[in-house]
Amino acid sequence: MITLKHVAELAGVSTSTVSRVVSGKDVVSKSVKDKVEKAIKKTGYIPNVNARALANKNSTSIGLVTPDLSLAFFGTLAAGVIDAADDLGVTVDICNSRGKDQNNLNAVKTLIKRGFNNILLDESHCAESKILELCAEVPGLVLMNRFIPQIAERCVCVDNVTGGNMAASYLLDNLHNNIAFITSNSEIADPFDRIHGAKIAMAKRGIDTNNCLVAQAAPTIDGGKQAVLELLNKSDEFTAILAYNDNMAVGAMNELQDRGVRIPDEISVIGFDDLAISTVCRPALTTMHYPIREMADYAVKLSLDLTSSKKTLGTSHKFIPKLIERSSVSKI
Amino acid sequence: MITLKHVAELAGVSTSTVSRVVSGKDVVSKSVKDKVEKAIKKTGYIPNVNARALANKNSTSIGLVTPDLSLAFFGTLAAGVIDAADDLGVTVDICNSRGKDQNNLNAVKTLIKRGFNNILLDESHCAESKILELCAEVPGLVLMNRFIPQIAERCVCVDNVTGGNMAASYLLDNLHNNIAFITSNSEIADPFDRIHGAKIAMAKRGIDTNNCLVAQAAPTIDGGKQAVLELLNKSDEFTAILAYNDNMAVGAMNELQDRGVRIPDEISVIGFDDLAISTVCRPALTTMHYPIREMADYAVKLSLDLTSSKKTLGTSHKFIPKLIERSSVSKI
DNA sequence: TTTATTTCTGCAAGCGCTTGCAGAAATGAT
DNA sequence: ATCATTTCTGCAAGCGCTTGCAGAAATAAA
Repeated sequence: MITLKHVAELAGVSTSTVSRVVSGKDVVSKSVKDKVEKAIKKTGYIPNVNARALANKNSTSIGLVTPDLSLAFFGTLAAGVIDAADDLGVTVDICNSRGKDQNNLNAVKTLIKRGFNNILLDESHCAESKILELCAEVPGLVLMNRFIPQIAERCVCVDNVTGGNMAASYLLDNLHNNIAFITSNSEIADPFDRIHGAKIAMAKRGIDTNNCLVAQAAPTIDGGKQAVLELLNKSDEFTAILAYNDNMAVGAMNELQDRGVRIPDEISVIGFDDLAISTVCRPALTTMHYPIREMADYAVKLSLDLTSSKKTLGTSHKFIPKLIERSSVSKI
Repeated sequence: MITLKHVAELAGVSTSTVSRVVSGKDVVSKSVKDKVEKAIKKTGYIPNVNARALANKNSTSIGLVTPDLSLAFFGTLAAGVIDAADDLGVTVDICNSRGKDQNNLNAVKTLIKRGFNNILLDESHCAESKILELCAEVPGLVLMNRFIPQIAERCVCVDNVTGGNMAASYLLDNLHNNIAFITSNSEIADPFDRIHGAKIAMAKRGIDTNNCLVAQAAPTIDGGKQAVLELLNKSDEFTAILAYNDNMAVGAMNELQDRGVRIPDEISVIGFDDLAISTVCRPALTTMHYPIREMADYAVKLSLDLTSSKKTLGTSHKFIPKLIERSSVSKI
């Protein structure tokens, strides 16, 4: 293994000088710099990341803590994070919390102890106070897919209210005034925000939003099936379903189709996320595109920015989802 | 940050002693060990990976190099690897090669330079010689989902021939003697092996396998659509399709259904992988379960085993897929 | 009890890189 | 030519952990 020392000897300078040339953090005279660079090229020297991390008291990796990579949503998120990090020459360590609530926080603590300064956390369930604590401890902690006002500039999330609004507006524009909601029973803000946004759109068109049909269930395919059943028991008047996410939407469609309901002729369905599943199901699902890739990219940059001396990323913002028209909503 | 030194002071011993109880590599008297362990617990000490890697000249993480995490197959694989590693107290660094061929190898090289001794590589396209080179260089390199005879004991893969055989046998058992194949156009062994296995089953029952209907395309949903179209152009006699994987199977089913073909009444379809999509599509897909989780688990242990002094994992073997009956094959 | 063994613990150097500090060299001002 | 500045380079300590070596303590043998 070629070290600084080898390069230094070849160039006839001290290791400090070589270090300075390599890191570029300090001024080195042109002539010496040239000598050193020549020696580096000749030896094929590559800095040892571990030694560097040790001396710098920080890691060159960023940590990603996510509930379950085997779910398409998080897999895509992880892929985005890795790619973005890769472009910046940093690697990413991923922790899977296997869905167990407490694990996410534990994973973060472990990363902290391992010297990670940059952590991307996707955690929707735990108390805000816990997250605020972590944020205070880790300057490079970025929260994904959740918004906490006190740390707005460190949250990378989607504008759920606007997303819900856009989805409902699309339904309304296509004359589906009787919208039923299938939503997640997770105790997080997202489902409420989306419905809230939808109701704003409805109210704007003079539709009463006080007696909306709403069914809650797990945010999964099965949950979608259950929820739609609940809906069916309550009423048979709705002509459109606004689902919390693609999985629930597909579950609902499957269940309806199994019962002979034609989609979108009799009932239209709109999802949220735009995962692969939405192109696979029949009819292909019209849904709100969740800009996961862009968000992953931003999150990586944000975290790195937070721990660098010169901040470049300024204002906080929420990402706006985008409507993807496919075939699950009947059009006028 | 809590270091060995803190623990040592609290326990009233030297850092060497603490190091020894932590690593377990040397004998420490019971009484001292207890003291130290108490101190460790009290302080919540966690070894600094960078320092450790530096001193040991190796890393405590294992690296996973995989084509694209946003694909369900690899996401599941990654989740399995992370969980298995987690159980053993090691973390995993993931590199995404974004499908670009050469990237996989580059990712491996980067990991090597960073001092990784344990690398899990999923690379189906590059030349065998390149992989053999890497294997020679990195003792803890394990190859996933690909078999190379010279390094059989370092390959973790599925028995594709048997898998293909089982799938075809199931079709045959249900009186589908006219089987058409939809296969991947990737230049890897898997598609051939699966068809080969299928033909063995057919031959065993006296069916001529020389004029089998085969259509190749990308191993994706779209590829499945294209392939089934090609099949339809060539013949209308087949009553069953054996697809290379679930994605192709679903693509084929969708396309057939769009053309009014009833599945499984008119044509039966069987897939391979058992990804989430196979339960989502309609009819739910009968498929060969790919034991990704078990394989991920084994791969992690194998890699660690390869770099440890005391080998425990002996014989090499291939994992056998398992038939999952759902509703896409009509039964007798 | 003394001596030979065995077992345990601490010392100190080293893994490769970074950086505050201070001395050397170069530049400018007088 | 002399002294004050500024610029550059090297020294050496330190990041946290490991480990060969040797001395101390405990055990066994005589």
